[in-house]
Amino acid sequence: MPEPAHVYNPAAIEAKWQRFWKQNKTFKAIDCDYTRPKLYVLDMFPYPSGAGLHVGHPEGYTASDIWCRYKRMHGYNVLHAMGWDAFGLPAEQYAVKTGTHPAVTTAKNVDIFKKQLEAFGFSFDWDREINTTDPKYYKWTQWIFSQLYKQGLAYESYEPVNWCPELGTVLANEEVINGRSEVGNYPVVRKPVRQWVLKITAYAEELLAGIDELDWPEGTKEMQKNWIGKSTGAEVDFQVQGGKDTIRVYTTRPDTLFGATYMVLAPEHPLVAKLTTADRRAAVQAYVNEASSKSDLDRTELNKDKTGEFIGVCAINPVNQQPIPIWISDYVLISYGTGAIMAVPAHDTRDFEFATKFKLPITCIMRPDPKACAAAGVDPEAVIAGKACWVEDGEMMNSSNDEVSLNGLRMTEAKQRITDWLHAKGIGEPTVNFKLRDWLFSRQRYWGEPFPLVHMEDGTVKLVSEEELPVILPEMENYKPTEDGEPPLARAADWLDYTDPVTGAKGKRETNTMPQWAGSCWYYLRYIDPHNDQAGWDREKEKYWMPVDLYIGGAEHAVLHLLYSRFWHKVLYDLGHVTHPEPWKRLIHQGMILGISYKDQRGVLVPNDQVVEKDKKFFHKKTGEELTMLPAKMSKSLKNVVNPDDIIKKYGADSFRLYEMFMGPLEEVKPWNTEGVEGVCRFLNKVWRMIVDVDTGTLAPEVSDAPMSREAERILHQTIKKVSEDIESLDYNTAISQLMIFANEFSRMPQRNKTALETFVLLLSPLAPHIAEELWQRLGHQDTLAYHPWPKFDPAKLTVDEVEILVQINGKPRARINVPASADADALCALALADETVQAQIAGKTIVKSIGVPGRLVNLVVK
RNA sequence: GCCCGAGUGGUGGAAUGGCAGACACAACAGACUUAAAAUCUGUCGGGGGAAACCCCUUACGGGUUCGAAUCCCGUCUCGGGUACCA
Repeated sequence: MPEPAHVYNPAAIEAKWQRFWKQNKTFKAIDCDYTRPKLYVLDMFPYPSGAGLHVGHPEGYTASDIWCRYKRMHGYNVLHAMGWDAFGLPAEQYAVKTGTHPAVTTAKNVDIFKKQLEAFGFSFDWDREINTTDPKYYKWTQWIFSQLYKQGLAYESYEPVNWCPELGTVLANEEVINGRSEVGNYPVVRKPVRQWVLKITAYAEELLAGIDELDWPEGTKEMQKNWIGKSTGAEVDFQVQGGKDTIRVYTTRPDTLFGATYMVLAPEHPLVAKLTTADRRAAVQAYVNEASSKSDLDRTELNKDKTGEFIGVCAINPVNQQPIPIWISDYVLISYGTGAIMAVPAHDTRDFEFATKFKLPITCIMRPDPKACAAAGVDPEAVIAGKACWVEDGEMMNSSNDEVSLNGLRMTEAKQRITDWLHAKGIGEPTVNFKLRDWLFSRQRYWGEPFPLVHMEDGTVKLVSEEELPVILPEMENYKPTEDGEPPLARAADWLDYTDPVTGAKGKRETNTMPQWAGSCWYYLRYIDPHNDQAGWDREKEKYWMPVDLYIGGAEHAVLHLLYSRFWHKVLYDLGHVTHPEPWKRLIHQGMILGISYKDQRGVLVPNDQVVEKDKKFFHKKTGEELTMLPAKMSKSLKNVVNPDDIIKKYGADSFRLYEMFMGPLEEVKPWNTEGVEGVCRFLNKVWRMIVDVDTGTLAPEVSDAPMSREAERILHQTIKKVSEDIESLDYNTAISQLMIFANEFSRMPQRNKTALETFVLLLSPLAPHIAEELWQRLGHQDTLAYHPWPKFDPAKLTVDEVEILVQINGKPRARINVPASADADALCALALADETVQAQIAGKTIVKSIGVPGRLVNLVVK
């Protein structure tokens, strides 16, 4: 028998409705429409890589799309757009290898990405599409840089980079493995290079203060706070013994000054070379050299085992005139504080480890609180004897000189008193410090925004005028750095030469380019007014649309992108270019989608094309070893990347969307399982057959105008309630479960109320929009349902007369009884006690306590 | 190392202080079919019992509570970030 003519056919209806939405500009966002509330929903825009879209991209985009469609049905004017974060390393590396201009590669990839995204039926306003590599876009990236520059927030500095002499290029941290290049395994050195740096630290206080206002995941807020890392403490000067030099240290614990028994400098500290004695020079120099080849991360990673060298001289502890040895060690970073610390091993874990290893003296100056000590499992006597470390509060001891005594004080008062004393003596100051470092904003690469800067012949740096923007990236044939390590743009002979249009003064253009962060720092402002060539954005439109109401993107951006962008926004706010101090009100992270992978007994991951299946077990194709399945990050090398095109082709975009949302909570990491797509596809088929007669294509004969049973009404209203609440809180997985329950129930009914089915279609529409539009039309409606009012439930239809509740005895389930739904706690207990099973259970025992929870349970505590 | 997050059936998950396993996937059995696919119906955490039913079970170890997957403390494992991947 041939298949019926009118079965669910996603390919046909998805193409039909995508065409309809496009032709009718259904999702056009109207600027400054004050008749409707606005809603700005933002996705993190993708880097259009050559590999095309993977299944991770559509997850966040589907989530935001559902939210947009749902809110349109509530009367919102929604701004939802897409664009391309298209500067970046891969296109440049490809250019170096093949000579293909990155712009060509990028255009091709954008094309592929756009076609792929369109197949999902996302309700983007495609008229607002943007591309960070478009000179019409990066003109304004350069313009924003100019504003920062004019504020004195950009400066030149020599900063260390990963320089690979063999490859003649600067490498990203991830391209360096154990001090060697990932490609070719050549040695990599840390070499200072002239860079542009943005003074994000000037905004540290504001960036920190703003976090509290945000409706963001708490963990992300926490990470940003820790990244900014504000601490209060003091800077203290130590004299070098027998010399004129002073070493300034930063400490958060000035109260422990009397316990400082040695001092540590970062290996890069400027005084190291000067102070080191002749007999220690060789060892110290070797240590400095070794440290210089490691990144900060490498250093701290190896920090379990502390290393260091004594430089041969001592400093004088200013509170007690004790000489204390000066060491250098990796665990002190030059980039934080003053690059030097006083070490108090009795009250700092790192110092304690170091002192123990190198047998340095440990002096306890604080008696721990016995209670806190016991809770932490630390022996107070061991702390006092210098055999254990105590970092919490306590009572100061051994801390006095002729002028000041901290003995008997608590940490807070002790900090205050010693800081006052240091200040009075002129050897210390209360200091606020931030972990946050200024932002290294230049790259020695071709494929990025050129800086609007010129190095003039007289040695000054000139910011090119606004009229001269954009500074266009020149065409080139060679994308490699020059032989002497200059950025690729140093090869752009004609482009380099600059003549001031007014004065005729000559200079050379800046050859560094901006990092990829630049374009993504402000793209949400460009969607507001993407075609404006007079300004980055129109003031009134900005005022109308901003701030972004909901921003969805990966947790991997929790600190860097989200912090850099907030920084730019705050500068723009201070200059009056934007009207809100924060760009994004609410933020949600979608969890990563993992692929299926396999590992052997040693735990080594095996590429999927090396795996064969036999009777639900997996074996290595070559060795025959049995493998275990596990979820792992999708990657080309593991051959476990799932291509969305294949899934859409087989099941349709609605099934794809539904599956990704049904997998689990939006924010969780979830493994992809293609079999799961079949489940939701089956559900959509069932929905189709519930409404459409697959032989004729008209409505199914069961669809009727007859009134619903009370039970059918209850299911309908429960579904409206659950789906509305769950979409509102972005719990899409449970909203879908409820829709499945509705379809299971209604499909079984010989009479299916048409109004109930229409309501169901509306509820389904944000999640699976194509099939919903099609069914809506077949149910007799002319227009799109995209702006149809969202259904409301009637609480009266949800009630039941009787509920079954649990009776527990001493917390164990013992009986189930039916009670009126309205019964209160006392009535419940009375009903429970009247039950035969319960009476048998409590016979001969005394009721100590009875707890009744209406609609839930009764718990009887008996003896 | 440091910061952040997560651990529940064979699998994805539900339940965020009140009957653990909703809704699905996979598996098994049955109906329909010449047969298969599709569809429909049923079973489906582990152990014990003929059965009524009982015991155990939310990574591990403690604690708070009448009651804990849920709250607190500790441990382990996995994932994200760590400033030039984006």
